[in-house]
Amino acid sequence: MTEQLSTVYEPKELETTAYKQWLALNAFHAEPPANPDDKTLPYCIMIPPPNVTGALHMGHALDNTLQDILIRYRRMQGYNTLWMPGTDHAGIATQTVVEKQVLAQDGKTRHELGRDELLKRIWSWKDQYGNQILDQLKGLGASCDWERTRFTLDDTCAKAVRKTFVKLFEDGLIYRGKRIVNWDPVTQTALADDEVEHQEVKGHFWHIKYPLADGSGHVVVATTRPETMLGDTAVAINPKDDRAAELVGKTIMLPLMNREIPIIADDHVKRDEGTGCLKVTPAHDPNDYAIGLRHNLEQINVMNPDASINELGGKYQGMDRYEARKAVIADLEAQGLLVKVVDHIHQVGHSYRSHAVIEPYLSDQWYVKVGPLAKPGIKAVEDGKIKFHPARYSDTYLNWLKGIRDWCISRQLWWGHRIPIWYCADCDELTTGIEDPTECQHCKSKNIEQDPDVLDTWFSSSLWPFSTLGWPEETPELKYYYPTSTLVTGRDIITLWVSRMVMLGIYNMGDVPFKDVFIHGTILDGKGERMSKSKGNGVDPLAIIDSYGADAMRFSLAQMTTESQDMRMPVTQDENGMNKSEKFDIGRNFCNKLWNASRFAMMNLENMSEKPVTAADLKFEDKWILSRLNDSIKAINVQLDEFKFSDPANSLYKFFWTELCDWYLELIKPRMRDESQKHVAQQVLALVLDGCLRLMHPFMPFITEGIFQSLNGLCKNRGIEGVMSLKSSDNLINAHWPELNDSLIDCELEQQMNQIQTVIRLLRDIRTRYQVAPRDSVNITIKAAQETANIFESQKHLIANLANIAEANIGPDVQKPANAATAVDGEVEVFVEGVVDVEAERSRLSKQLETVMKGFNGCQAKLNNENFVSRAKPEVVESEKQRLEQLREQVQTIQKNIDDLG
RNA sequence: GGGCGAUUAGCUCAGUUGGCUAGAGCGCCUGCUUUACACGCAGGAUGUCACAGGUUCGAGUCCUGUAUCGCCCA
Repeated sequence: MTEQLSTVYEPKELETTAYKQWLALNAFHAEPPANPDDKTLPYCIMIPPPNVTGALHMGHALDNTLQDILIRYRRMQGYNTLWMPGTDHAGIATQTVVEKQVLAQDGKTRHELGRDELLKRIWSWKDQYGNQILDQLKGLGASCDWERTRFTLDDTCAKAVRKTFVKLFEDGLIYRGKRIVNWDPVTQTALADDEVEHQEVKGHFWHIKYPLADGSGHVVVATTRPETMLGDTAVAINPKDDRAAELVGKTIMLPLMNREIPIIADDHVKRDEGTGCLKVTPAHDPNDYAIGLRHNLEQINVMNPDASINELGGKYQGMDRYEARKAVIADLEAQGLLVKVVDHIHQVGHSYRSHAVIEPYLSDQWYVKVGPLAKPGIKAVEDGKIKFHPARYSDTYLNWLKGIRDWCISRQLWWGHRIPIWYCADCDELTTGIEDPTECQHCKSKNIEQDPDVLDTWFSSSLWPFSTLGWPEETPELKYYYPTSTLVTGRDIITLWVSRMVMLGIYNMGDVPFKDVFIHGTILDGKGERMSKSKGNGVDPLAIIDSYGADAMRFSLAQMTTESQDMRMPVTQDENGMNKSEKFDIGRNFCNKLWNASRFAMMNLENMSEKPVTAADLKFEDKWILSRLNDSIKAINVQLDEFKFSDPANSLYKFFWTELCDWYLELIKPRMRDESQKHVAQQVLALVLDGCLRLMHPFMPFITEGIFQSLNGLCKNRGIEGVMSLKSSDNLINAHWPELNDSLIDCELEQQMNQIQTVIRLLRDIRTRYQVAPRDSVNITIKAAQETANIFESQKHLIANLANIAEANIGPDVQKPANAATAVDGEVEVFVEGVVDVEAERSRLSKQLETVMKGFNGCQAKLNNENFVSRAKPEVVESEKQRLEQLREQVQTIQKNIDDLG
């Protein structure tokens, strides 16, 4: 069967087969233990639900790859492992894209289409993209418990939303208020503070004369939004301003509107900023709103929800805000009231979904009083009940929660959880409840109507860690899996989402929603810019999977995930115009290496006997590779437990490629050709390959599963009696994680192997330099201290094999043969007979001598420095002394060899 | 304005608590159809660790400042 395997790894078929098998096994499904005595520990991750606005991009591929790595690792370790999948309805974003689509296809606005019809359209959008997203996740190998897939608008989640709203309302933590909100005039809804993105915009400061009503003069105000003057109801000045005594109490005749407004004194006005006089528009600016409250000013809202001027804006009614701005300026100028225009760069809020300029706007909205919820949320992180990785992100979280303001939760949208508040037309009271009411709770009137608005998407997302488990029902799942274990997400939603899950988790469940939060970097393009659909610099994970394979993509992503860095992914286009990135070469090459090394292994394992092997049978190189395997297991366990991804990926890469393939496989080739020696090498090879497959599986689940099953077909049980064994399993996904055997780690033996490798490299170097053909063997002499010489002597066959040596003369007192090329490493001298170019040798050895002398001189200078000897740690001084002696010896050896050249 | 991060080989990045001659992958140079792999093998070259000070016996690593870039918050 092994002959049929292609020499190049082709992922497609294998991926499809493996995923089908896992589904058939129900391997992703988790249930709480049926038996109460079952003490198996849970490990649970809630997927950050991708929003159904569109397909997934590389950022999601990264996020979910990392989650799957953790999940598969814990599953193999024997945890009862649940990865809960699902999607988010993303109110504004999704409604906006569907509205755009409706307008383009039908030429209708949402109001023309109607609420029910629009919702129908959004649901069908959701079905399409929701499914596409789930398929993408499956494509990258996600081992989610699909049976439990949730959607933030489904019935289970809706119950949690309703229960939470009613509970907060009854606890007095939800209220309705008329406030200045962040208004998005395009989607025509309020936004929360953290849904507003500030961008630098080139604007102007318009300086405008405001005449005093008594005709005694004027003041000058400056504004970046002149159209808001239509709603001015005062001019404010700092009470300490020299002009205050004279001006306060007088009135202004507001230009264009001919409205008499007072001049007031307020500390908020900064004396040295602008003109020192502030026009006050309580209905269109948050600061002015506060001033208005302090001075009982009238709030005149001059705008419609689409940011056009309304009937209170006089003759400007009907104009868009920017049209009105132009008209206002033109009229002021005509009246000689425009003093000057100054260029001004300032930060302007934009909607994070529609990107429209936010208008501070006075309206009735629902709020959550966040203070009482934030306090325990802060404590949970300060006390270490929740840990951020890397730790610095707890600052982001804490800064946000410590400065938090009340959360506006109502959205003037149709796509979302409708606010469960009914207004009574007869008594004006409010009714809420778990069930939809049919009458007013207060006056029993049937004349009630539900609030037309919906809740902020993040309201339902904040319940995700427990709504998905069936809360408010006390389900077995909820009891067993909550609090969940780990949250994996990007730093952009620490405030929007993470903080709110913590607050609502503690509020509803009395406990934190997760213990560890791993924050990964952002994927950027080659120029360091964030990938986005509008820029066209995005890389589609499916395109990557298509050309590299899912395992290659996953390994590459994990390998890029270091603690501090965002990930640059230079993008190139292939012949079909598809975005690609050479970043994934490393994963593809590694998969190919794994594939071919496994082919080699399996060719050599055919018809092998199951006769047990024991410790006494093991050769030097067998012990070495088992030692290195256990080094790797040790390192990878620690690294994964600490949420490191790049480190274990590199550990695997290094062990598999540069140790197993480059050395061990080459070392055992002669044994594999010898029937009498074959058996032990086969057993060790099968064991080590199996160990690798298990360790690699979380990173590269498909290819490892495929190879594992083929390996099962050749030898059912892998292990060395009394040394190391791996529990058999039909499928890798359910196989046991390799158990560390510390006693197999042998530092001394690894050191000996290092010396052998060094000698082989020196020999190969000489062969290359003198262009000795690979098939031509050479005679060599190795001069080394007795102890080292003994090692070389006992493992002579390994050196002979890998450097193609005929005769080797080894010892502490051996003589350099005539016409021999020389290489020196430490105290070891290697001579290759019959190939020498005296001048080349001299020049090379001199160069080496120079380098070594540099080290020697540096080392000597250090030791001659009294301060170093007296102040550095004794062990550092000691090792430096040893090093000096080694360098001295090496200098002498090289010098001697140069002298020998004559 | 406040906070965080980055700056190391041609490119993309590692570099734990300060301590041997600063590493990896890709790329580059030389050789190789060596019976697993050319998505490969063997060998090789490549650094003013952004800049300027400071602490220290010793700084890529710690401190201060400067420059450039990025992100978050107001």
